[in-house]
Amino acid sequence: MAGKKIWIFGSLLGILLLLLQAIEYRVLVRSLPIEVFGGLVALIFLGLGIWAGVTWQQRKSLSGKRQNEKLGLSKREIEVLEMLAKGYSNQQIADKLFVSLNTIKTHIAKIYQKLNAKRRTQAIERARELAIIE
Amino acid sequence: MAGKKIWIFGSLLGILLLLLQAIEYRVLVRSLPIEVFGGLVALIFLGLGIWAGVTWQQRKSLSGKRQNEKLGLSKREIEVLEMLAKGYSNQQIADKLFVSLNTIKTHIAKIYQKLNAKRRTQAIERARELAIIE
DNA sequence: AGCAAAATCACCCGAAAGAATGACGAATTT
DNA sequence: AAATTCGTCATTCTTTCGGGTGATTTTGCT
Repeated sequence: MAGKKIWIFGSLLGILLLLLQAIEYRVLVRSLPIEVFGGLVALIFLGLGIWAGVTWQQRKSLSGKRQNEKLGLSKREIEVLEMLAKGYSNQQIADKLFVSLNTIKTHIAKIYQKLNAKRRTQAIERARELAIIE
Repeated sequence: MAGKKIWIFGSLLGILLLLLQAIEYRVLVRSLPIEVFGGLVALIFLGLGIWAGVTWQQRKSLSGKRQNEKLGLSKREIEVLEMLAKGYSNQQIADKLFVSLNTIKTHIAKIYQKLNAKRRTQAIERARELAIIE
């Protein structure tokens, strides 16, 4: 998980250094107007920055999907969790899974413990953050 | 809503032009090493780019918010809806918005009507589908 | 100024959700 | 074989939600 972040920022720094060197080279050779060169560099970094920003945003949701096991959520619990997020009531979930209402309540109670939530909406929110659902 | 986009891109273009001018100025005056200046410009644009990228990504979800009026959700209702999705209880929402619990209940009841939901989790799900939130 | 929509609050009541336990059999792991 | 995890179900009690209704005050628009 953390390795990727390091990799990305490492590449960024590397590219930056390379470009700095190129700038130096540019100064030595002097065949393009410096304004044009500066503008190009600026545009390149603008694009690079946009790419980095987009990537970083998307990374948010992808990271953490493997932590399901660490949180200790069982398959059944995740199943219930998903139905929770779909807006089903406890009774509806119980009916769809062919178990009793009390069983669903127990599952949900455990989900709350593991997700550290007090309400179903909070559990859904946490599960989303952790990319367990959606 | 649309005004913001224009504003943002306008500022971006303005800053870009300013920096290009600064580069030109830099060439005329020459008191800093050009590599340092280039690096600074690169960093500024990198940051700018990241910011733009992040903003743009977030803008994705904001689009489609114009259908709110069609559903007839008021600003306040959307506000409450968002806090609902964050997992807050009615009482917590009331406290954060400095209004009474009953007021929040009324808002939520209207949200249910408009979103055609029977539970808060269902309202959240619907709102997500309609891209009203998130 | 005047109307319509939005925002505010209240009260009642029933339904749903949640907390806290305990229990038990099946499957897995140690 | 013993321990652990998972899935199942129950009971009791408390809290939160949600429906229904009505009312007052802001606010926005014409």
